[in-house]
Amino acid sequence: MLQQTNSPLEGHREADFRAGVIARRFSALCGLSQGELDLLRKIGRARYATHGPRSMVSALGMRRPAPHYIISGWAAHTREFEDGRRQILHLLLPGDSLSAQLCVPRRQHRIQSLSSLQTVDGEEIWTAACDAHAHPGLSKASALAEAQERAFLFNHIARLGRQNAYERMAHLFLELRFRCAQVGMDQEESIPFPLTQEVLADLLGLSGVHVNRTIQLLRREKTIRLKHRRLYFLNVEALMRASEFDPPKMTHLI
Amino acid sequence: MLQQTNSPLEGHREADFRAGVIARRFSALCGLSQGELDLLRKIGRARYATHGPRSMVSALGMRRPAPHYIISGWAAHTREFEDGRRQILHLLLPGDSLSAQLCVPRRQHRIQSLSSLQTVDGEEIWTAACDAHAHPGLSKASALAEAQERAFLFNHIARLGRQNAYERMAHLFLELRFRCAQVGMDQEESIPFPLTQEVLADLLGLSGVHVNRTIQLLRREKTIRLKHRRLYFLNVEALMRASEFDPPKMTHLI
DNA sequence: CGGGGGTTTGACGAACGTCAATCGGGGTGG
DNA sequence: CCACCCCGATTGACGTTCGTCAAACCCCCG
Repeated sequence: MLQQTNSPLEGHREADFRAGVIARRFSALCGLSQGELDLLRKIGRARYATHGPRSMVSALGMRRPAPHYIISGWAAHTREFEDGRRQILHLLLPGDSLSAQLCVPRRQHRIQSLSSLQTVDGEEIWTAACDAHAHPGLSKASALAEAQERAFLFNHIARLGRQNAYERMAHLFLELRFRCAQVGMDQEESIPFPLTQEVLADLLGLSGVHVNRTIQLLRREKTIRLKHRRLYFLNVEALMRASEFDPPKMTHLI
Repeated sequence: MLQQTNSPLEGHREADFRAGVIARRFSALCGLSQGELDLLRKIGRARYATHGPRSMVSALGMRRPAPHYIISGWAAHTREFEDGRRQILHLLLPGDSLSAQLCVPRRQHRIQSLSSLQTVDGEEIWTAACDAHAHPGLSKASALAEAQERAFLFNHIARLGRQNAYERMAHLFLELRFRCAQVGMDQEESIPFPLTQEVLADLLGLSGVHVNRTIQLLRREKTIRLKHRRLYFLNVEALMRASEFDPPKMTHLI
């Protein structure tokens, strides 16, 4: 379920690609110096952990209890109730960080991989970002990443509290489109979509059956296409009108 | 709607009381040195702003765009939809901070006072907390306050996503009990409760009518008493069983 | 050619929303 | 001190959205 890989065995192209996700995310938030980019590239060549799909991401497979970064695959921060109900609190995409504390599974909080997942130790990024004088770009980008996560949590709350199934799904899809674009995972109005309808239900606070019906509706309207683990946006305008999605701007964060 | 008060005119007892809220909150999160406590006491003697009930808290009444702290009264961070729907994203109690950016009301984000509200400029606290070496306690407490807010947002998401009206209300009441206790606003199993049922509805993602019916039920069961803007806990055990509330522990944060 | 996880569909029920009328209580002005 | 008033709380009837249960279906893989 979990393996350690030493990447010196692999080509630099692959390492650069992995580092690229973090670099893209940070660059989207704040301009980085060449030195900072080099530091991120070095991280990409470091040892990384692989978690199988549907597995619990625990601190066990990680070298030490430091923040880790996802370099490929999706994960979910979930809360579970005693009777089996489950709510996904936050979706984690490549470029996002996992706080170390959360990797110790507790009764109410756990992180589960939703697909095959690769993570790297973020210790060096963390310590570099803490020194705002030496690495102003990394420092600011880290703060903005945190602020952006807060904004996504607020979106999540507004969806669950005051939007119906259709609006919730439209809003979530646009948010995922935004997040994928930020790390370069989008192409031609489509994004990877590794979520089952059951996972989508736990994310949107709905039943699996109702998620299915809502997807059918979006399909019939030709607003989206969902096939082969990929989500195609056929009518972004319709989604925006329905959900009042407001793309987060950096100036509104912090 | 908004006034500036210069507190040297008032007695030190009053100033200490105001500073007490922030000091209590920080002390609950992390031990503070005497020097740090003195710094907080000085803040309490500073000029503060007063906002009328139901007013918009804007940066206008504040000396400068820095984080501010609530020293009395409750406020709400809300999002509003074009058709009038409203969702409260986060409730702000004495001892909580308002980020400056949020005090510039935008289409989707605004902060509204729910009662008469007093805030102080948190600039000095902020700069002191940034220097982790000089003020380790303030620094850690600030970080923990942020982590705790995240935990409350997660609670909010879980409530809205997977709990029914009764469970949501029970869970929220216990969370408020915890938060009030942290700043010494509780007494003998009761807390101040300045929220109307309509506000409660926007917080819990329900209609006002359904909030009322749920409160009636809790009353009939003698689980709570709600009178004169005060909430009495008659059966905490029942609330905990219903809602699976898990009081946040500092070791789980960060 | 099965097998199995995920998806789709229908019938029915429960939780919650909406509308509208009424009630209650505490603050204000006479 | 009393009457009035107004906002919020309360109640009932009814409609809608969404959940539940259960069966069938559909692919993708082995």
